[in-house]
Amino acid sequence: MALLFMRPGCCLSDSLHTMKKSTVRSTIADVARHAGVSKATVSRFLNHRETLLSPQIAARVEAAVTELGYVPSPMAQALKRGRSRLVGLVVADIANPYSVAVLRGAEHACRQAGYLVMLFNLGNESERESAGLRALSSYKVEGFILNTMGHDAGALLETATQGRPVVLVDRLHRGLDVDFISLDNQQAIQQCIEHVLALGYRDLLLVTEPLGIVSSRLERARAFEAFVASSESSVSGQCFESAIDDDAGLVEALKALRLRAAGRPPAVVSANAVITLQVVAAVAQLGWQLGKDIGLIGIDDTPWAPYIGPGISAVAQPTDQLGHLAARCLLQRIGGLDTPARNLLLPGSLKPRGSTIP
Amino acid sequence: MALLFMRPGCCLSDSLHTMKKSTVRSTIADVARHAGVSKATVSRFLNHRETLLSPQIAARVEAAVTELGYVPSPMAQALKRGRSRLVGLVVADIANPYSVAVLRGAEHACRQAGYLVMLFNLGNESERESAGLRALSSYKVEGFILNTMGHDAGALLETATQGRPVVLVDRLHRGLDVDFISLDNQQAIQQCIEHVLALGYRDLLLVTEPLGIVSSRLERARAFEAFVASSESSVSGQCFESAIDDDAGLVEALKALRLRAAGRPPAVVSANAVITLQVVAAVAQLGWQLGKDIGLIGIDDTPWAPYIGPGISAVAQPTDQLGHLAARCLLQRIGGLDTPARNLLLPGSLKPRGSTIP
DNA sequence: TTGTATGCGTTATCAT
DNA sequence: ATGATAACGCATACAA
Repeated sequence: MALLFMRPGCCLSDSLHTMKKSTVRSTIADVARHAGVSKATVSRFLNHRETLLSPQIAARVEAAVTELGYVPSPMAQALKRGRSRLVGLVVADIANPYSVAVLRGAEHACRQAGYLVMLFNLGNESERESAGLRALSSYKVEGFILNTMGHDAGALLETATQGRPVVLVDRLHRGLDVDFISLDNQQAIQQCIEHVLALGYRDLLLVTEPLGIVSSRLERARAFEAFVASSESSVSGQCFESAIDDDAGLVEALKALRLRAAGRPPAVVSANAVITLQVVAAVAQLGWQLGKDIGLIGIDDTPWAPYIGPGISAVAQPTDQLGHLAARCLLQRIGGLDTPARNLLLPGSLKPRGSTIP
Repeated sequence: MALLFMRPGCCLSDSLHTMKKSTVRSTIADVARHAGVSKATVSRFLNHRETLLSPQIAARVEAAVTELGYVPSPMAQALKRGRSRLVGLVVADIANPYSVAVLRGAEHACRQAGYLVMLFNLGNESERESAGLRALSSYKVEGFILNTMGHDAGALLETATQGRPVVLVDRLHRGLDVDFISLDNQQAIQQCIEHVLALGYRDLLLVTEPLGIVSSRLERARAFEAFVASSESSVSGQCFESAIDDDAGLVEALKALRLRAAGRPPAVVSANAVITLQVVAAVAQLGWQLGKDIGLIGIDDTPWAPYIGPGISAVAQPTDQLGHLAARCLLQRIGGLDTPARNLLLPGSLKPRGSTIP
């Protein structure tokens, strides 16, 4: 095992190249020749095993296949069939743990169904969206799972997806009438607010990334405002859009919030994990104590949430499930399902921790 | 913008299907017909623009291409050329932020070079490794970036990669003599230890995931032991392999460490971010104070590290760079570079924080 | 300089 | 039940 540490100084990679010759992919023609049958027969054996079969021939083919270690070329199959057994996944930002979690679930579900996932990461450059769609499209992916900003929803539908099934995750596109999988934002926000209200907080601030046209952000903000408006008059709530690079702005907003609370501890509702961390940083900078000087609860649970200060309360998204569901919906559509567009909203689950318990 | 919230109850997805017909992919034959030339001419225009060209014809072809919005089918090209402009990336666990960071860098570099990344996630089931390789291989990926356990390095080299270039990231495989990109584990561990020694800690414990045959874990453990052995005799160090689901074991190990330290505060060196969080949990469970009762420094910096307790000291990996480099090395090999296998070790950078400052 | 013909590895449509 | 053959979309050797 100690050998693992060792790295032979240098050694020509000839071994690889000689190996190559001995390991060339065998084609269906090789198998046919080897079994003394025609290519068509081999193809039938592979694809229509249930029908037309002669015991002896089948055995010969099977033997040839295993001996040669034959495995069909998906590219050739895709070319011929028009189907690639590929699914395209476009994410706004792979650095976002949420995207990764969805990716995880989706990839798993796809693989179980014999599909591979082609990933395209926008890296938060939403203008690359249609480029990504086109790239994936040219590889004949059979459908798309989209978790993007959706700047060009119009052009998107028209050209890029080319009529192939699409499933949206977390972010809705205006004018795209397709399956949509997401956290139930309204319920999640409601959980957050009811939790802090029950603990006596009355002065609330929703902190979110700039709303822009991102549906999930807008939904959460709207739900927050609606819920606050319908609460008893002692409850006050505001919404602050925090730019990713403007920590100072957030600090000011927090100060203003505490001023507004006039002695009572206020509470922040964070719209996602990225913002939660930003709030944590701002609170630390102010020298305040989470759960004492200010309450904090956020959407998105994370592995580190329990260990920040007294633990950060959160509403966890069922991310794996979201990905799984997205993939399954897409695969159904690929399979020909033609029902009206569905709208799957999954509930979050509350994880109460010290940051909201005075 | 408020419209984004609205979801039309239901509406047949006919628009998509009718769209499909009008948006069928045009082939090279369509372009040829449209321009009144042969397919070969179009192909030449596309691939060998610099050579053979008749001004008028070229213009006609160009017009036809743009008008039809023609874009070549990579699958067909791959079938013909034997090259797919695809790179396969196999990761042990996409849930690991390290894997994601590498993925990020690699995908970026690949895309810049006109390559797309096919991702295969092992989900920590290392026995699926060869399956992943085969899947990717059948899609004619031109090379592999591997960040895996590497259980079957033998069978791997022989069959799965089929002589295509391979670059290893973070984890070395026994018997695979290929380019290797990684953090300089020895230097990173040295940074950790020198940091805590300089702050007066003398009783050290390295906590790592079970070593198994994972080269990076083994290297870090070996470096730790070597460095401790070469230190002055007042320094004592031990290594603890913490199973992912055995929090109790870690708690005991920490207790033993503090006993060994006999009054002086001991320090834990964590081998990666996952373990760091586990240590944080154990310390919290024990009711100890980071930086006071016990020191903690770990390999891998994270966005949340500054906000756990007094902040967790860390040695940050240049993850984006690692991914970039891995991709660039691979692309060089794909381009035909035939030098001996390279060994790229990148330095980590120390982020001192409160968890080590008594 | 341009067109014709062939093949990449499959599957599907004919025959037999 | 099995075999010959065309076609998927493209690149290229060869012919013109």
